Amino acid sequence: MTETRWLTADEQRAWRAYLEATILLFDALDRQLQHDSGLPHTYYEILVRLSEADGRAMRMSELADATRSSRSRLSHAVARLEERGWLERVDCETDKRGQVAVLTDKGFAALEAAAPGHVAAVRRHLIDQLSAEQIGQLEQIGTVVLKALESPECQAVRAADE
Amino acid sequence: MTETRWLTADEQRAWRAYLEATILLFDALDRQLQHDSGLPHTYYEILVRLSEADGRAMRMSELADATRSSRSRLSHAVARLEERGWLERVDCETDKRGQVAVLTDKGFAALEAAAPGHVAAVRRHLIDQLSAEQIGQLEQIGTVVLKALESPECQAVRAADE
DNA sequence: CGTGATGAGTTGAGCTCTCAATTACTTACC
DNA sequence: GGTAAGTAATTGAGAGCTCAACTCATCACG
Repeated sequence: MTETRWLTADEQRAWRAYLEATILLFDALDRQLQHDSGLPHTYYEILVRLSEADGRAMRMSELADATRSSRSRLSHAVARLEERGWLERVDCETDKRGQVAVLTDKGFAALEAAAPGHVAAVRRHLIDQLSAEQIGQLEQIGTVVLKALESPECQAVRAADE
Repeated sequence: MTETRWLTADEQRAWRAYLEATILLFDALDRQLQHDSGLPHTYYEILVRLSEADGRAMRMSELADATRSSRSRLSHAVARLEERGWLERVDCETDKRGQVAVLTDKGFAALEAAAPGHVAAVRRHLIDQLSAEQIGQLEQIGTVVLKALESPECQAVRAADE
């Protein structure tokens, strides 16, 4: 282990501002969705991804990757959503181990009802606070960080823990 | 309710990149802290704030605000940390309703042990991925969003839910 | 004073998430 | 073609978080 490289003052400020803003933002979005639609944000994302997919259906692991969720988390979440009748699980044709999650009409309707309030909250708290330039910067930053976290060496560390 | 203003393509990309990067980043940091130090990130933040405070002590509500946590979450967390002997709760002198959380030497030692690994992870996944310019941009963006979420009208909405 | 409203903090129930173990199937390879 | 290794998905236990309800103390104001 080499000597710790602590954060500089600039880095500290950036990290703290990002961290605190994100905590408050995610809390606010979760609160809004839960209050108005009875969904946590992770469940909302599952519905969104399914609604955008061909036939409103996706394999479980594809859906887990798309929503940046663990397999386990997704399994639990899908089980809850199935109880509500918002989606169904059917066996996969080509792989007998596989399951396909399919959004029901009821689930699609629930998503349509939830979306406007959620988008409004994302706008109010985030998008409409930023200049067009800052929106571009945020995309760049997000993309770079995402790429690093998806890189092979990073995946290897995750896999080593499982 | 006025017509929904959906996100433009640019806004979508920025929001998604930020959202996904943040989910993966927070998961990675939580995983690292939990694995190496047996702490979730929220608990780590509590220790950090206490360690920086005068006398390593803070009022509960002050600490809740500083860590961007709800009162309830903090109460639960402090109870767990107290069980481990990492902090103590003592009655407040000036307000008999109040409690003061005090970091113990054992808690400080635990924080010192956890910090290097955590900072290294923040560097590896976030800071070292960005240019100096991007660090500045991230601070700006975070600050603007934070200010909006802390504004009176936003607090009013939160309070109305409680 | 004293009464009603506000504030500080806690608690318990219910829900989500993580981690580790498990089942069931598929692929690679000899 | 049979066995070992890898993959898909689920499960249950334990932990953290949210929400609403609650206690007890302080403040405002007549």
